[in-house]
Amino acid sequence: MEVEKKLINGVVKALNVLYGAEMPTQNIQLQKTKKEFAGHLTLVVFPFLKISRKKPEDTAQDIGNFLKQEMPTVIADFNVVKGFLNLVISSESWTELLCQIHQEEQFGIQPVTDKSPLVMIEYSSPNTNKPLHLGHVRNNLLGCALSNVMAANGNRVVKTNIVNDRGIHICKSMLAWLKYGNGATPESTGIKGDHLVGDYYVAFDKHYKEQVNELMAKGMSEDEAKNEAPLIKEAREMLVKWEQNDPEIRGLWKQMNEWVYAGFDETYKALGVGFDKIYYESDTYLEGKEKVMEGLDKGFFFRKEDGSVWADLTAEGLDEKLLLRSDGTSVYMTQDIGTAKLRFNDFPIDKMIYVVGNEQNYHFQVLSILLDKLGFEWGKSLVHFSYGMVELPNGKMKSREGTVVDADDLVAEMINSARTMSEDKINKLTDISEEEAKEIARIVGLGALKYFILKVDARKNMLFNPEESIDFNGNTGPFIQYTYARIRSILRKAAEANIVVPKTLNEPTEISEKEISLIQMLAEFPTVVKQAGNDYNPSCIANYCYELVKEYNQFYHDFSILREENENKKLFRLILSESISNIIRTGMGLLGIEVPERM
RNA sequence: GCCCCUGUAGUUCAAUGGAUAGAACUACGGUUUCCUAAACCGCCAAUCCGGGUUCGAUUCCCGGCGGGGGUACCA
Repeated sequence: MEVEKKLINGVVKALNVLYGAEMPTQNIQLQKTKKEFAGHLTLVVFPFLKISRKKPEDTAQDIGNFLKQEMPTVIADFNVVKGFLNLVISSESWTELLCQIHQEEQFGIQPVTDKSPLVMIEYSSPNTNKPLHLGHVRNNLLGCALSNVMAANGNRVVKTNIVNDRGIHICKSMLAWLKYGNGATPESTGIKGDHLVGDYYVAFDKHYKEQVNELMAKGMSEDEAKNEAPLIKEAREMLVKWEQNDPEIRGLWKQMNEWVYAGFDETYKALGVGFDKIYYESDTYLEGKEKVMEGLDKGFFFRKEDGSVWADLTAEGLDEKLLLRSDGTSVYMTQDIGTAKLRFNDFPIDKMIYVVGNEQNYHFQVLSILLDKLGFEWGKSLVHFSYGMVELPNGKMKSREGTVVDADDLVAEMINSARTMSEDKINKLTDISEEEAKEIARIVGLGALKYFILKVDARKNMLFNPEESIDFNGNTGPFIQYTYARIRSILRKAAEANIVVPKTLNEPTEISEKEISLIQMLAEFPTVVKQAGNDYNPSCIANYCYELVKEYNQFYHDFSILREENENKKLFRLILSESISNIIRTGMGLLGIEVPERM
């Protein structure tokens, strides 16, 4: 960081002195030198040709000479290849940089104060009629990681969840439970609450389909049969009763939702995600109606003959959008408006981020415009963090076809295979307790899952391959965790030998190109964190951690650390190792992935 | 039909408009007197097609083709 800053300032000065031109620092491209060339940092001089009025080679040569004269302690040497000025940075500069990084408590993390911008991040947002599945897992992991990243970039973050706890889908589960449940409870059956409720949702669908088929056999059209089946009619009646506050229905509703929440809490806990504030749709949908009526009064919206309320967005290049049905009930959009109102009352939100799948891109485009019209300051700038679908090796995940992957099953399976795969290795650690072995399996299994999902660019559809994710080789979570554990092992051994890793290095030492390359990578960490925040994309942090670990493994293979005889060099390598392990821990921590001290 | 996203080795993923497009998995071949071999090294292999912008394009723009999603009383 420091090195780069010095160089950029140097280049500005060079351009000024040599060509008498002012160049803003953003226009100066300093990049890592490619492996095939000598040097550490490369200046691209093409953008300066207009002001230098010389050939690329000559311009690069001029600047190189100037820099070397200007800062002889930093620039050891340089070479010119076409329009690229490759700078060789002195060993002392690198060592100094490493010590700076090593001394910083929270390298790459921006402090947060009371005055920092307040960012609210909504994620998870489940329905209460069925358990969480793989799609929710991606949502939760992204939401959690993004929250960490935004906080690391100096924002006050409020994590929020909007629970879709009312509507026809809940009534379906309730109805099926009444009809076929025989009073089953999570306690009486031993089934996790969300799964129990989900089972009745499935039961409803099964019986409903049977009824539809019967009606069709009697000569009804499919659409008609779907509308006329007794079960769906009953469910609708139930929804009306719910809206009318029927005490019996409300009681059952409350009861079943409690079961589901208890189940969700377990899943959230297992995944390691959480929220600062939870909103429930049953509290927000009426607020939404109110807000829509307010907009209608102010003339932002209009009413059609059948009584339905609409927003005309044709001026914005979109269609007309329904806000209230003709029977006065609310739709999805209405509820989101209501939730926005409550949130704004509760928090002085500067920026709102919704973590929601990309099938709802259009919805959020519309929501942004509507909120803006209704006077929410953050409406226009709301961010829809839109992510792609998760597919499986054997095809797509479709709930109708029964190919959904349940979140709880998935987590349990990952932890199981982590245990199996590491069994013989864990036996190597003779002093390990059963408890610790279990904990390691949990960390590794979850790490595998999280890393595999988070390393992919969020907006792309992805393929989740459980076997590949838990591989201990390759670009995987376990591989990074394993390398971390090995570094920690070395540091433990050093401590046992009474070697204290110093804060800084007193005497200079010679360092190799591999070591420089590692220091250089460490120095990039803050930039990576910033990028993740600017692009709302945690994946670059994952890939950064992997690159760092790979580089370290090569170094580890080629050089000894504890057996190094030169005392000063040994200390240098320990400082380097400790810094690397710290950054791996921080980086993985931003992704919500734990790293084990040993495995 | 219209709108949005997407297209990179056999496969899964990378690459602020920069040098010979990187990894990983798989296949094959090597490396253990070595701090955790759960490591390391080697080898084969790709930018969907056609234009444009420029010193330079996987990246930006236009036109095709392929994949995914949305498209108003589902959430």
